[in-house]
Amino acid sequence: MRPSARRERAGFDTAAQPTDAPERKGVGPTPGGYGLMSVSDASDTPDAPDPDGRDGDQPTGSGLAAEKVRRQARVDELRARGDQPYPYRFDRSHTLAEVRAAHGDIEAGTETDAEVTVAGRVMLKRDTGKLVFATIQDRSDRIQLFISKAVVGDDGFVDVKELDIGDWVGVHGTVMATRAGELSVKADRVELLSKAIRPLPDKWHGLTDTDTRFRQRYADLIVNDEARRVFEIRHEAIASFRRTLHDEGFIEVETPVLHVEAGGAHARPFDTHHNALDLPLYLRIALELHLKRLIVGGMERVYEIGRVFRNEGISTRHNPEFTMMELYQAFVDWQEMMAISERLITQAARDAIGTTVITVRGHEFDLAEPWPRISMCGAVSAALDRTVHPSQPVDDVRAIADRHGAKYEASWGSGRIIEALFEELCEADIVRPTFVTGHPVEISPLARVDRDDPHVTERFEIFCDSRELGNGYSELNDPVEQRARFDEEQAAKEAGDAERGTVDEDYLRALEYGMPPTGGLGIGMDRVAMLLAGVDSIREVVLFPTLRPEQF
RNA sequence: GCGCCUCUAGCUCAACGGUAGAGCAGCGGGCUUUUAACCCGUUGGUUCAGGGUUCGAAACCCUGGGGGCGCACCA
Repeated sequence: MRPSARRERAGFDTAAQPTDAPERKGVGPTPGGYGLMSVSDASDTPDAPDPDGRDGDQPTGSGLAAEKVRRQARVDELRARGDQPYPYRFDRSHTLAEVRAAHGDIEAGTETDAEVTVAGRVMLKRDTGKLVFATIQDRSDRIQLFISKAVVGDDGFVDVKELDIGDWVGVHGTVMATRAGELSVKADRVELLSKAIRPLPDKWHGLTDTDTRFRQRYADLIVNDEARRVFEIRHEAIASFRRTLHDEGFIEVETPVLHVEAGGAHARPFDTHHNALDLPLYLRIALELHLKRLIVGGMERVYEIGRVFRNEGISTRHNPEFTMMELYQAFVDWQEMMAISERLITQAARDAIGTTVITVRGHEFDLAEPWPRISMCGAVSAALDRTVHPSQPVDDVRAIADRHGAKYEASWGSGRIIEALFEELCEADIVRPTFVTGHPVEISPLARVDRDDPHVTERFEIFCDSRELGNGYSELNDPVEQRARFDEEQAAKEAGDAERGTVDEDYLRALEYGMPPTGGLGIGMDRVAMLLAGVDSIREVVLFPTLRPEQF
């Protein structure tokens, strides 16, 4: 299944992009450009008469409004003569990739007896008089239609001429290759499957305006090959995670999105409310605490891939809702969590992009090689050329932070300031996937204390390209110590730190039943997709990123 | 929230402060092997909005809006 998806894509690329125009390479942020959004508000209203009558008042002319009127008139014309411009179904025999796979090697200028029934959207149309070439696109590929007046008949040919770019068509015909060698379907019947009332963006340049691309993702997906490629990679990566976890004996579960306490991470939650219960609720900011309850319940290996919500800033790395994978495994510690992190992401790369060799900021590396491990305190100490450790008095650590431009707040202890120093001094330099280990206890309320150093935890974060990809640790399973950690969180929250946690009594009760030694891991799937697709903005891997609402 | 950049036809982009243009799409015509087909003709604009400077503003200034990037935030 997966390998064939890759081949389809390869076939697609050669068919659709004989040349690689530079404009098409960058799906990434494109400077300049402005979309149709606010320019054409009036005519942009979906269907129906416009409030200000622009659509209806200008049936001649040739703006967007007139174009829609013209195409709608075609719909009416078809209905008037008894044809269905929006038929209910169409049974195809082959996807376009299947046609190419079966017949891609036929010689130029030859025709076959192979009958196929295919369907797709008209992307290009070349009318040479009594012969029309149209390029149609389905999910798998593009292929050329060879439509001769002599074959489809006079009436059928008129309908072909009336086709607009953007229309969906179903085609029956035989497979051939033109004199130029282009694999084609020689149509003997062309059926309209859905009339497009709105014209497609530029057939060559596609859509580049990021605003329009994200708001009208459907249009982006139609015309930008790169957008489709990215979401295929995302899909393959997530599917790969599920396969790996299934093969390793993990059970996929679903836990509540609506939480009474927003725990498991430090982040501001979205507030909501349940009417019947008259209950304030939060959208979850992490999956952690429910999944660990299931470990208490004896499920041993569980994972969830789900949406979490954080009411914080939006950036190239942050979307308010994003997809997290968290897994918990009984009887193992953080070392196994690092090992499975490497396995999951390396396999995802194989499945999604067919290689484990990745280039980030000009550096090429192989995900299959062991990922470097650096301790947080060690990295900061190395950067400063002096030892820094959470056991040091907070005044000393503050002085260091002051000298090196790391910002902190009065309530922070040495551990949290060291983290700020790490972010300030070290984070930007991490290119290849790296385990940053040994986070101070202060910033790790759910992680177990390091067996060799009581000031830090058995915790790691995965960094790559200066972005955090994941986070894992040996899970704290001592209910008494967990309560003490929660108490500290609560105290910090009451002291004014809105992102700190509260005491989750039910979770503590669960721990009191006994949680086995457990390793836990969370990985941001959006960022994995970014890494594998090689894009710089999370909006490129989220189909419908959060934006201010458009004014219609 | 702050700073910088940006917004021109359906799409992609031009226009020293001096008549708002091109390509594509559309429309009319021609063409039975095209490849972003081609050739001839042609329609289409509240230059994001509002204000100001100027004889004259798409351009300069101010305010507002959308978007992008960076910072802050994001353990």
